[in-house]
Amino acid sequence: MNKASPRQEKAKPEEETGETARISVLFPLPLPKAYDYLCAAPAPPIGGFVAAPFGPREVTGVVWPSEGDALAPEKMKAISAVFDAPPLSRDVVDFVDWAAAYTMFPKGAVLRMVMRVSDALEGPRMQTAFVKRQEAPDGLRLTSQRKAVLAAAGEAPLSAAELAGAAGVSEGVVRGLADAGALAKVEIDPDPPFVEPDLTRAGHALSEDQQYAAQMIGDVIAEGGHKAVLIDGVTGSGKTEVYFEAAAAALQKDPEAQVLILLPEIALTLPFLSRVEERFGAAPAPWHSDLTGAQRRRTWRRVAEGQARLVVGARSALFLPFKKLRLIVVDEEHDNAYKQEEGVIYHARDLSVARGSLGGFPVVLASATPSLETVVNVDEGRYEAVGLSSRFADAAMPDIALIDMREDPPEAGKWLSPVLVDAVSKNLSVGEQSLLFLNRRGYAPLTLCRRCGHKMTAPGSDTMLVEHRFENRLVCHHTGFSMPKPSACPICNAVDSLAPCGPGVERVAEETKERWPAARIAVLSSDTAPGPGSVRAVLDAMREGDIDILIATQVAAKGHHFPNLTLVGVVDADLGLAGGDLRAAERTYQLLSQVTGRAGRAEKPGRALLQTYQPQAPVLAALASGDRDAFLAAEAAGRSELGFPPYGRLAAITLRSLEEKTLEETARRLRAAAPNAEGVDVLGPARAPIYRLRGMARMRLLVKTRKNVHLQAYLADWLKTVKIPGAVRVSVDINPYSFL
DNA sequence: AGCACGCCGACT
DNA sequence: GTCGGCGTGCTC
Repeated sequence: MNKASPRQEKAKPEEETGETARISVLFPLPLPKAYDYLCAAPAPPIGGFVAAPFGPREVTGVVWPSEGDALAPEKMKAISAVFDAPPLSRDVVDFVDWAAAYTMFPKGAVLRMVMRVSDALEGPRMQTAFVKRQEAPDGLRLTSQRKAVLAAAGEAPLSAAELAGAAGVSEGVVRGLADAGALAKVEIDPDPPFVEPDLTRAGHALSEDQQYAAQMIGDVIAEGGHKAVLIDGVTGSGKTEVYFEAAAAALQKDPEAQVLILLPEIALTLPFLSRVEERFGAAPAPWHSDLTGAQRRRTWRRVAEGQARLVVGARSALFLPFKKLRLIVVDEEHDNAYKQEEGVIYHARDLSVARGSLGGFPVVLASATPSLETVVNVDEGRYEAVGLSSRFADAAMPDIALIDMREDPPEAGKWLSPVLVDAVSKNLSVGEQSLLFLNRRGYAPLTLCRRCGHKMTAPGSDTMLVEHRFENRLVCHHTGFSMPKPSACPICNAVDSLAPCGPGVERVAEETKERWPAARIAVLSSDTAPGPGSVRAVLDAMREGDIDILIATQVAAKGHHFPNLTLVGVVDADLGLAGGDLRAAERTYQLLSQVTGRAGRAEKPGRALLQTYQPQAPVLAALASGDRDAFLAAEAAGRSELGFPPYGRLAAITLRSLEEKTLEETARRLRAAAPNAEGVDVLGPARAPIYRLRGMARMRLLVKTRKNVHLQAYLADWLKTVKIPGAVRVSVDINPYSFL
């Protein structure tokens, strides 16, 4: 933060007016509470941005609601400046407080997520741009470079860099022309406003189901107040069009209203932006981690001003400083990418509902495979639901069958069973496309020494190294570590003894190429090639019919539809079924429904074949019979019996340290200090499934409570009684999703 | 998060 | 004898 900002006013010295006020200021630092300061009256409003001395330095913070016991006035310092930027709305302030209490992270840490673009406070530093002068000055020497620049210049102001780029010359040429008088300098706002959504435009023609859903949500919006609504419809049933109508209704109702559409990941936002533009005649304000600094500042500032009315973003967009947010749409609400696992740990779907409740506005959740949490909320009447059934003009859902791998095993060293091979061959012969799905990147998930049995793991971690044959490297998918594949075992030094075990997409691709040498085969995985563009290219080729067999990971499961795809083969439908992960079955179900839902079209229903060693597993049986409700009911019964979410509350406490002794000792002491309470179970401590991560040893405790227990209060009472040594770090994850 | 204070090892 | 390691604790 530059304190010499032009938009910042110096706080008036108190002698000038004699009137002083006391305010609390929350800083974007991991601190649990606000600090008290003096300032000249009238005090800036709650939510206002101020700079204040804090210890030896000056920090930008936000005026926060005061909490009771004031500090003695003589101990207080005075704030040093007030920013002339729009204050955070009371909604945002209350949401920060609520989110901090819920996640058990310090308020300041949550505020930091809101203020991540704090240089936006400095306001528009004008940027110099150039327009073409009506008539060229006399005696202008025209070189070919200068001609190119003049051709690129026009009435719309362009920066020196833009002009130089367009003309393929250096910026010096542009400045030269300006000095010569052929270009005029103008000052422009570097953060241009977003185009207002055009609400007079008609949306897509809606099916009867869609109309009904849109009408229902429209009524909720018209009524005002908070309500959560689930749009429940299979892929292709047109959920997007329905919530576009909801967005239009909310924007229409209040000329200052803002709408946020959340998507689970950036890869999906880019094509999505053009769909919004088609519907509203204006691109929405984007928000995701790949934005440049300038794009980020522009969205942040325009959202704070209330100028950006339609925002599309990833989970962190929930912490943008909306002036008047009136609707949130959470698309693909079941997607685990909404769970933020680093820094402040939160689930964007859950916080969205809380944000709507606090702000008194509706929240729309959309999914083809809603989470059990949401389904239970609907069943128990807390959320409304509206179903969309027809799949693009009543196409039949694909026919799903299981391949029992115990009866039809693949040949040794191969991964495709004869049944699946047959099906693919038939599909090839009639010129239709096949998708082989395997949610495992790389060539082989495990690299083992044949001589001594050593498993290759990342240094300082217990995470397996995955062979990526294309780059001839071993890669850790958790930490990002990678190394060239060694020729000898690092433990026993045996040469050429490292054997790849199990299949990854690259290995299945190898088998596919051997088996169908004439077929056009492509691999789609987030790391097959760098950049989102190459994923796009493969998807386009698939849609155009330029690929016969696509071997893909999760990337292919989302938001795409391929008209000539009629067979989906799931190489390992058992992935993720094992293990103690509470949501493993649900995740498998969601992923497989999405993948199998890719096949088929109106006139030609596709089919899906799932290879499994446990065809009797309830998840797979439910998939094969197409009975989603039966699956959800079985899951619900299981979780209810064990008292797991959503029928009880769950928190994970993870301790990590470099010193194993101290770690184990602290975990034991912590466990021993757990207060006995009605309806509370403390499990552990146990080693985390991935015990070593980035050199740190990790232990974890699970706290399971009945629904009527105030989990956070219990945890706070407990944790404050235990002295944790500095060498041990503790983190709390309320409602954990990852059990690694 | 920073930054200062403070208490134990190898250097001019 | 001092420089400096980073553990602990505080910031209105």
